[in-house]
Amino acid sequence: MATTKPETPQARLPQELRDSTSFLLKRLGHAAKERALDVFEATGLTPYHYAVLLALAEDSHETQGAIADALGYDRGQLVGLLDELEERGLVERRRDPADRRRQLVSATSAGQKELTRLRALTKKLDDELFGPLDAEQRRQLHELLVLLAENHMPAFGGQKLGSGSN
Amino acid sequence: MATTKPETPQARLPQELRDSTSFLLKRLGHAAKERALDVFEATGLTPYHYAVLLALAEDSHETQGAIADALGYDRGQLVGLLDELEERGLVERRRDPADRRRQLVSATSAGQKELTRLRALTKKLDDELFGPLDAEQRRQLHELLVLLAENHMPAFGGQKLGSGSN
DNA sequence: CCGAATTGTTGTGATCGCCAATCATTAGCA
DNA sequence: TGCTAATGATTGGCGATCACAACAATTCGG
Repeated sequence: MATTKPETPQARLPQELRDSTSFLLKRLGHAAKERALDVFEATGLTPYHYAVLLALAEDSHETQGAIADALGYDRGQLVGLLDELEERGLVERRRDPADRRRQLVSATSAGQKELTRLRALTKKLDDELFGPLDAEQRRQLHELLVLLAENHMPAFGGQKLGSGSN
Repeated sequence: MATTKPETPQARLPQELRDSTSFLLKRLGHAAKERALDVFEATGLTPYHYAVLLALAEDSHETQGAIADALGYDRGQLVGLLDELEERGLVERRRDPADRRRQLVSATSAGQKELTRLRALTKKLDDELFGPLDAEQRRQLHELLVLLAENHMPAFGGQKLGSGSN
């Protein structure tokens, strides 16, 4: 039929890019992040708040510095996050009596309740994201990413690397 | 001097986060992107320029809209990228005589030469990033990411999902 | 021939991460 | 005890990134 179809061929990604694993990793990571931000928006929180609540759930009464280091956040950035969480009554800050420079942060019961809600939300997001994969494939992917994380993510488990931003 | 810190043992990522595949995907994607930007900096270009040159290498004389759609870039964003590429003599823009609204973009010979340099750079980056994986694992990872891309990246597989923008 | 749609361009605003400066507090040391 | 340095939290600003809206030029349809 159409001997000439000059337009709207496809908007197809260059083959070399779809053959690039790193490109896919970057794009998919970004897409996942965007999607998460989108979905979290309805809660008035962000995945960053979620991570903070998670950190507190596992190791309560952490100092802000410890939380920031554990999550790889900037300390200044964390202040704002905690402000917002505190405003909503999800966390509490109180001065460490032993060292009054420090603030001991802990999740309130409301914060723990909120955390379970965010967990459910995250689970839905994951199911959507990894829907195309079966259980075995998901396990494989996780395993592979862990290998990369151990070598490239300072805060993960293994040693570090050239670190990052000078 | 330093009496050493009895603490700071951790700064350890919450277990729940390291168990989260989506978290790893997001973090690693971001790290890869940052690293790529860092390394590309020495060339005066960015991975975005690289992608544009790649698109031109596979399908020359594309219109700006076609390039933007193929790469998933904003058209306004592409204008700046092409300006910079043109300044360096790596691409050329000329009006389509058949439709003078359009600009036909093509890579110059200098652009093609630069592209081979950027390819080598990218290869080094990939080797660094995926160094922890053997060939079989890399293949696996790529395969899994392709599955995800087909379902979540509009410009990838072709099937599914409206492009979104008009 | 006039209005709608398309193409490229420009400008703006929101967001994010990073880094420096500041303040309160503690620790080190003579 | 006092003085100085280091640490933790907080604030603010800077720069990069990116999406979106407004705009001009051109083409297309009736």
